[in-house]
Amino acid sequence: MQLMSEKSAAGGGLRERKKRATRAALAEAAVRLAAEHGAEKVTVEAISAEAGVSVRTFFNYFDSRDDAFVVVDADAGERMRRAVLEAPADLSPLAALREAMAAELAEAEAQHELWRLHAKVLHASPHLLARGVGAHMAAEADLADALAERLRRTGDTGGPGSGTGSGSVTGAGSGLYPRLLAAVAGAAVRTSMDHWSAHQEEAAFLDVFHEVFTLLAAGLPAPSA
Amino acid sequence: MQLMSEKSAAGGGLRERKKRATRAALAEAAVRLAAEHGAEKVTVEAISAEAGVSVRTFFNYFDSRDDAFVVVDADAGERMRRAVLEAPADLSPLAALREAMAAELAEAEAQHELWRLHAKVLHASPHLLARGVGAHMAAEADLADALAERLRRTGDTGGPGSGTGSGSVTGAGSGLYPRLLAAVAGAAVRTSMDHWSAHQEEAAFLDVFHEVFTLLAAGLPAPSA
DNA sequence: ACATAAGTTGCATGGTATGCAAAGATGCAC
DNA sequence: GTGCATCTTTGCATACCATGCAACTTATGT
Repeated sequence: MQLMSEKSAAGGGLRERKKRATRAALAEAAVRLAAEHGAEKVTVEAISAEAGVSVRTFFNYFDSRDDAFVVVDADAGERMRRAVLEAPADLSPLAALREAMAAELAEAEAQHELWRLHAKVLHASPHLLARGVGAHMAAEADLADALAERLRRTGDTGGPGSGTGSGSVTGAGSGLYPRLLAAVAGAAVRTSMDHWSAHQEEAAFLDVFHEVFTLLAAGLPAPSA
Repeated sequence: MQLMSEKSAAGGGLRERKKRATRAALAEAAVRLAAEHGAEKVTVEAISAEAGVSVRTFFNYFDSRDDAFVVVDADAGERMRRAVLEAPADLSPLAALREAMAAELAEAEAQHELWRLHAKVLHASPHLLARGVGAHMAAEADLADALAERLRRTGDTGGPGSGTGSGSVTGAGSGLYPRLLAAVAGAAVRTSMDHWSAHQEEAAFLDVFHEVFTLLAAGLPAPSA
């Protein structure tokens, strides 16, 4: 029971494998069809046919048609959560988050082609892009919990107002700091991807990513002052 | 139905006023019905009936049913844009953004009751919350443009690598910095609202808001290290 | 008052989404 | 491998969402 929890790879039962395959097939069919004909022109019927299942089954896997375009990897959140918890203790919270996200992005690069198609589809229709952003929020909430846990382990809980030098209204234990961290890091990743996909030939993604987190750690200073 | 709001610069023509009134009536009906019966249980027919128009007219104002719950104030973005451009030159970009958003939030507090109902509705169903977040992205893009304009006026465009101390891959003029700023500030506002609505009795919203931006300006330091 | 532009409405149509019950796979014990 | 319990798939019925179109009603300018 302890060894079978390989991340997303072949799980134990045949049922689970089939379910994962079906879900993946539906998501992939959705993205490919959308990339070719435009997301608005792709019906649930077409997606289902391409994946070889019935329309009804599609809705057993996704709550709405748009979800098929948006949901990429369901357990990416769990991996990042672990990465944050297992990160070296001498990393700052922001740095731990950065490393976790960088690892996840590298993972996404594994399915190079699908990732690009996916980005193309989302970018093509703002409606879906918005939905995608929203989808990240659940993951951010999980990450915030993981960060809170990490803070509880690494340092003390401190008194309210202990560290920042300015009066802390809520105290670190109340959850504001981890949530802010997760939300801001998410925004940073989205900005990086956005900027990179717009200037793809000028800079490597990792360079943009690094610069963004450097700006964050410096407190977003005015560039020329 | 004949509520004529005087805030949004009551436009000259009768037509425009009627349109605004109808849109406001639809949005308000949607939020009130959703607050009472749950968003999922509110049909377009019910909203339209409450606002005194036909179902078909509803779809002349909103592209989808969910939009009626999400869209708050269409020209809030324009106001923030102006606020950023007209902010005192000695404010840091982050501070200018903070002031613009604070002013907008104060504006939202004007319709106290509706604002709370709105927050309640969005918070009750994650689906809408995600959509709401996505809706903010368009505004963020506009804000990023305004910030870029402000930076162009205030300072020089600088050479790449001029200000931050670390190599700037893209240069300030390429748009990464303003976009990051807008995205992060948006995330900060959302986090503030979230935290405040969860701990409403512990701290005033403005205190949370202030603390969040202080943390940002300090580079999100680890609270106890 | 008249012509024009703009907004509203009903109807028809097709896609989206859910509940339900029957049929088909799978897992497990024997 | 037989049989039973569980989960999954599927078709059908139903309701709601969303858009195009044409007819009708209401402002606006002269």
